[in-house]
Amino acid sequence: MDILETRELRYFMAVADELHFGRAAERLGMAQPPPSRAIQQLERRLGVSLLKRNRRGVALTGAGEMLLHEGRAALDAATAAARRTRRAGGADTPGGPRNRLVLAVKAGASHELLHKLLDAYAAEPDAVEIEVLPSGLCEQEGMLRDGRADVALMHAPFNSLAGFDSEPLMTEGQIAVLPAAHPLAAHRTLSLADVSDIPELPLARWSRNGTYPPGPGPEIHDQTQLAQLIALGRTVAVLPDSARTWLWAEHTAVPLTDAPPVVTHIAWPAHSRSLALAGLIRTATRL
Amino acid sequence: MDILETRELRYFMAVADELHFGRAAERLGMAQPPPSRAIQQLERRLGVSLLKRNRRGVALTGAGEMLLHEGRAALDAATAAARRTRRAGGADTPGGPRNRLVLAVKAGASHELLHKLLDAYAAEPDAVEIEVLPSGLCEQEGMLRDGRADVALMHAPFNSLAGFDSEPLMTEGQIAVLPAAHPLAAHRTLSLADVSDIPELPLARWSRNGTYPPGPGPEIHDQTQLAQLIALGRTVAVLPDSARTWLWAEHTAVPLTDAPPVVTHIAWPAHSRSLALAGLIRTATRL
DNA sequence: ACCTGTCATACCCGGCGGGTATCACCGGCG
DNA sequence: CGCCGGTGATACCCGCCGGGTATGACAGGT
Repeated sequence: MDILETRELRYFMAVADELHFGRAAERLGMAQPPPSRAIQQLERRLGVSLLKRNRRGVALTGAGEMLLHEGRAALDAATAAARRTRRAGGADTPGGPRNRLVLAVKAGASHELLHKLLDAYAAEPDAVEIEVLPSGLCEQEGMLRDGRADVALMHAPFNSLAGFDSEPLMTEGQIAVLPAAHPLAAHRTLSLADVSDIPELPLARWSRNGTYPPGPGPEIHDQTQLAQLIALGRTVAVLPDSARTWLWAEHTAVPLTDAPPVVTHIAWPAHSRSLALAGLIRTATRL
Repeated sequence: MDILETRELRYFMAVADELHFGRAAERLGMAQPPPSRAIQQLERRLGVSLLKRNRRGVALTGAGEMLLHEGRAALDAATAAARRTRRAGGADTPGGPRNRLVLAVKAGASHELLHKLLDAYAAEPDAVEIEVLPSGLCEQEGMLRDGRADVALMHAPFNSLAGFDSEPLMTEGQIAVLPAAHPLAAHRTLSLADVSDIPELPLARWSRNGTYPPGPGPEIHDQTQLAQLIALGRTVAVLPDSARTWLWAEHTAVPLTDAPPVVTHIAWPAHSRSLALAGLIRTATRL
């Protein structure tokens, strides 16, 4: 009844991503027939058609969409198991590698909070080593899911906390970051409507789960790039208050009156049972 | 980097459960050497020792404990993927099997709420068929996790909602269910302390995640058994208000003043993306 | 010292995963 | 209309690996 090998899942994910057996096989580093056969076997075993083989490429059926979502979760869980097991290895051999926790944080965000947290935790009697893993703009969720991280700082409502346990740590308002030379930079406060439709200053967009929201603004990949585009007068961004720490002289921050507050959470996989993690969470909630 | 086949996970889980290669192999329906070799290979690949082979049996290392927890989650995710894919099969072939939702409910609990929910949902224009899956006492979590169910009614704080998305539906108090002949049954209200330490009437215990809380009371497997033991004057139970619907004449229900309220939630896997599920949840929250 | 119970090792075999070559199909194009 | 390019499926072969059987190594208990 179990009958789902990770090999089959990997093949199917590749084909479902590419919608093309040849390219999928290439990505998998093998010839075209093996994935083709494996997916046929999978369809026979499940008694379900996963792909509609049209002339000219491939399309997913409803069952295929389901397997794409659920299989992604299953593969993430499997790689998480491998990574966390490897990381836990030797923790009980006295001379071996120490138990560690990997903490994912959005690069450049929550500096002060992070410092306070690490300092306070290091002072705990049973503290273990914390490895801080800077992540991309909204990548912490994937890092927790596939085991690259054990715990993360996340920012609602930008990160989805679905599927994780979490505790709120801090709430802050949001600011509009404008080129200092722009007329709006002179205002004491602004509203979201003020900054969302400036023709000469389109709102910057960044990816969430790999896709970008629609709009005319530039697509942002990292904070430095954003800072530069703002300084050049090409875009405007809406960011949490704590972003003030990395602003340039060419930037002006104006508080937004109606932007939703940003809540920084500490989040971890719901099934986690680590004592070290529990200690870190206890420290965090006491800050 | 992926490198974790479900076959290896199955073997390891069996050995970690049994702490004995021979019995594990028997449970897996094969001879003893294959799991032994597979786990050795796994240890080499991960570069980690998973089991301490002592004279007389086997013990888990720290890494082994980690793999036991994380691997259970991964296997559940894989079987969930298989089951849900199979269930979604044919949903896009017009004459084929219909899209269904499987709803897990604790057998015998929340009758009224369940009726209201099913009736209200059936009246929705885009309703799909709902299969009601009666589950054991606290089994809904596993059913959601391994794909036997798509959505569940859960009762905080008895069920853990960790790892699921959920919406509260109903809050109710708790009652003590006593043999009608017992002196305490004459009281109008009771406190938890009143019923937890009656020497001749030990508190019934039921399993949560497969283990029973300690105590002198009988271990309960289903509701009928509990009803009978109470009627016989052998035990007392603390239950949500809605349990009144199935009480016998030999039972007396007495409200508890200080028991924590029971909140019935509708819960579903956090990553679920089903339209039918969204409709059911919308209906439920509007009740 | 022997026996027992445990896990590891040695060896063999069949099946399956992967490669190469080729087929079947269809759309586009001259 | 026939040819071509590109797609996925099929046929066949081979080497590896998963599984079985038999046996070894080792530690305790009697």
